[in-house]
Amino acid sequence: MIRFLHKVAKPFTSTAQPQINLPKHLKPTRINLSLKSYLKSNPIKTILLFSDLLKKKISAVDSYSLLYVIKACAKKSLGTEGKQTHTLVIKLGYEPIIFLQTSLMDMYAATTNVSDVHKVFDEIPNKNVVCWTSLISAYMRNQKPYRAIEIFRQMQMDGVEPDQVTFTVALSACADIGALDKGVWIHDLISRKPEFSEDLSLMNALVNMYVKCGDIRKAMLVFDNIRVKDVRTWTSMIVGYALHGQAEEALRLFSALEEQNKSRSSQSRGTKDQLLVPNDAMFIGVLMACSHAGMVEEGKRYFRTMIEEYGIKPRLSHFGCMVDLLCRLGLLKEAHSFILAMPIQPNAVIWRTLLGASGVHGNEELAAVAQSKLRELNASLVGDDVALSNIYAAKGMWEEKIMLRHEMTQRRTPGCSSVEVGKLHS
DNA sequence: TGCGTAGATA
Repeated sequence: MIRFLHKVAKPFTSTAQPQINLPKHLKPTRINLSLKSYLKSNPIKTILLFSDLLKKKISAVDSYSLLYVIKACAKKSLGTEGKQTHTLVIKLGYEPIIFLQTSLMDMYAATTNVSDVHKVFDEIPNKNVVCWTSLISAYMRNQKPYRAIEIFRQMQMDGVEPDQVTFTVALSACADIGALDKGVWIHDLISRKPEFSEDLSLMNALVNMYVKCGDIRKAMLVFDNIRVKDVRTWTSMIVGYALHGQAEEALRLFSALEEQNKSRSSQSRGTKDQLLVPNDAMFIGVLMACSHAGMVEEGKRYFRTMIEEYGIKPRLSHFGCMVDLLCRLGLLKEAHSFILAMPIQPNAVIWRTLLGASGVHGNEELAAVAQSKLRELNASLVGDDVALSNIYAAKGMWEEKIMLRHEMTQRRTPGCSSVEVGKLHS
């Protein structure tokens, strides 16, 4: 821990009086430029430099330096240092600077919890669109999409007009919960501002919302209307087709992108930055498409292309897609060898895929292997035992089934269930 | 000087 203060006061309830009048500097000072430059390459250095500055020349600390150090704490998930900086903001009298308040919200979202974010938000007297968006985004980061949408509505009732960023986050919340009606409503609001259609992040969020809410036709319409697309635009659409079982469309789109790249690179030499090189996320979409369509040979070919042509190191999710692909076609032994040959340790998702497929294809031997691996990983769920037990039953292996049931009751932990009341909390 | 979008299983 890097200590800025001898005693860390409670930032939310501090009654410290401002010691420095605002604004101190109209332009960033030289030291601030250093703090800012390290923020990108080495955020810890920003914090250390700031700590030094505080000891040697506290009068040089202004709202810019505080901002950069707050951002550094957020980047490195340093909650204690972030809280100390918050205390400093109050002690030095920089509370009225709204930029600091929004970055503090962002810092708490990254380091502690949403309730701290909400406390900062509540204490801002004149909340603007960025404050509201930061709050919505904080709820999204903490997997609370229902609450995010609720706050989005609250913001509008408060008479604050959403900007492109607010809409982007709100659409992502709709995508998360499959709220097509709300997504369409937001799309309508966006359409009233033609300049918003130039915002690629917003358009990507719109494509993704339609994809996740199941309206693939509308997603494609939006996709087609985006003049300058990026890798994320293409990935959303490829994943969209893959998720909806339209594997051929997904792969057609992937080929179209490859074609586009080919023709662009042959046209002129200086357009390398115009190439949209497929990345690891896009290949997840491609492999998912092959898996859902049972295209095992194509899947293997794309897996190789990814590694050999594009130099992408497969991650756990890519291996997972391949295991899924083999398992769906009942190639259980091949899937098992594939898992054993993986250069990284397979996780519970992968073993559970094999377990599920062993159940479907009645292979009790591999089901037991997968089951024991899940137990080794300490990741076995009651459902996994039930899956294996069902296979034993289907095969008439009653002794094994009884043994397993006995083990299950020995290891049993109390069950728990949750009920969602209304739709407001998630 | 502050807020943003894609990604394996069941």
